[in-house]
Amino acid sequence: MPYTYKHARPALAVDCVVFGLDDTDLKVLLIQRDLEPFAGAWALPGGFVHLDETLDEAARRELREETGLSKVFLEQLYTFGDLQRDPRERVVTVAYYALVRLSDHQVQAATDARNAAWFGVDDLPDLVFDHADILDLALKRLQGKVRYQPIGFELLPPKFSLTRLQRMYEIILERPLDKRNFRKKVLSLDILQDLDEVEQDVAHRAARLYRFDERKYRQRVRDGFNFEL
Amino acid sequence: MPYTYKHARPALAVDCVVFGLDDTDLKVLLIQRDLEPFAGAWALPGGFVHLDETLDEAARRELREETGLSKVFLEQLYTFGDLQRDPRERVVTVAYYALVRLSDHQVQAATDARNAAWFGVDDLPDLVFDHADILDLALKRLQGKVRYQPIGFELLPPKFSLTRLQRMYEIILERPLDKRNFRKKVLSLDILQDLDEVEQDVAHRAARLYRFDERKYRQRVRDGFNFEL
DNA sequence: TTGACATAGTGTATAATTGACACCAAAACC
DNA sequence: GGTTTTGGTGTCAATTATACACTATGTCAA
Repeated sequence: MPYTYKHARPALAVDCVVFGLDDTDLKVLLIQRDLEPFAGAWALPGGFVHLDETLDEAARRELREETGLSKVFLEQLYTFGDLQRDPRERVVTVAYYALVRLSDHQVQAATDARNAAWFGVDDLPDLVFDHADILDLALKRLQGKVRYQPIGFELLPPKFSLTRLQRMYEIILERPLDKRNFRKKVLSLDILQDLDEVEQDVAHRAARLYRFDERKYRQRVRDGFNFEL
Repeated sequence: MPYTYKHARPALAVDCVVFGLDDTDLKVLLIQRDLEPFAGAWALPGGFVHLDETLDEAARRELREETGLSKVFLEQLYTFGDLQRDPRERVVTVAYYALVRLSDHQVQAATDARNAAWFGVDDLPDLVFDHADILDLALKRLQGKVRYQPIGFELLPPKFSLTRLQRMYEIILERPLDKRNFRKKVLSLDILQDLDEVEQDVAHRAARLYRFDERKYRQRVRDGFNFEL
């Protein structure tokens, strides 16, 4: 059933840059295209927007369909509309970025007949269309935003040690942080809940575990404080 | 000549929040719609994206057509895609915000048969669709961005006094700044060129004039400094 | 059991930045 | 020449950022 309009319209798509964090690297989830053009090449998960869903909903649906992920942190990034970004026809894409806990969504690499895999952000394959640009911008946005919004916690398990937290920031910001100063700073923000628990099964002294206390955070924001790393 | 597609597509539009600054207020340029729906109501300048232009180009074209403005600072803001934002049919709009020098583009309010007018951001009429949300977000973005990017200069004439500059920040951020601290800070950034000139035709001691030195600014950015107010 | 190892956890001193605050200077106007 | 209006300037205290090294606690293997 074809649809007819008085004026020409670009096709409208969404694409998602999905970030995950392992012990040493920031990773991005890519899928191997099974359709032309560029079948077999790596791409960001995404697809066309349906008429009965918002843009956010479209992004979540595509994520679910193509990677099995749901209930992840998701935020709009930028809309890409260059004329030749898709060789077939004019396609405008609303790009999103997502943050997931690798621990939860274990290496469920292959899903839904499509091949999906995590790549280190410094070890990416060639990407189709302008997906490399999108990924670049997403990375910059993440690096910028993580410093003044507590979104990094979305990449960590619910319980984490301060060392783990510090490593997360070091990996994203790509620079070392001073241990003592980092701990002083992050504890002074008073947005972490000390769980009075320690790591299990580690081959050395176990670290205290903390949880991000969103309630406290909102409270403190209301009181006019500024998260800033 | 109708256009036919295999799948339904939303219409794609752009809308612009155009900011200007006078002596006391931040203003927004609105147009009075001459078409249904909501003919006669106030709206952001904007319109549908053509197939042969990028999103940025579409935004600039609509600005030119509906308000006569060209060569302004323009940046993408956010893409709005709620299902019911337009009562006629599904329309997704890529919102932009623009900064213009009111001094240049003098009160050329009415243009192109359409009625256009500047409104203080605290004195806005009702707006069609979700344009009030768009405007709100644009204002927040401006308030956020002006603090760590030197975009505020786009609202001022090329030559300005430090008092004028300070007033610009005070109006946008909606809080008073300390004169001495402000001057100390802004001069220490070393991104202004002292023109060795003073204001003319003022009924009091004339102030020195400065110009934003983009060259110096880029240089300093390259050296890894951070603009921050 | 003990010693080697790996990582956790802690404090201080210095430098840099921010924030509060008040008066004289210059020019126009009457 | 006095009044009015805005321009322009410096210091001190408080806060925040940075640099920096050792002890504590647990695991593991000899």
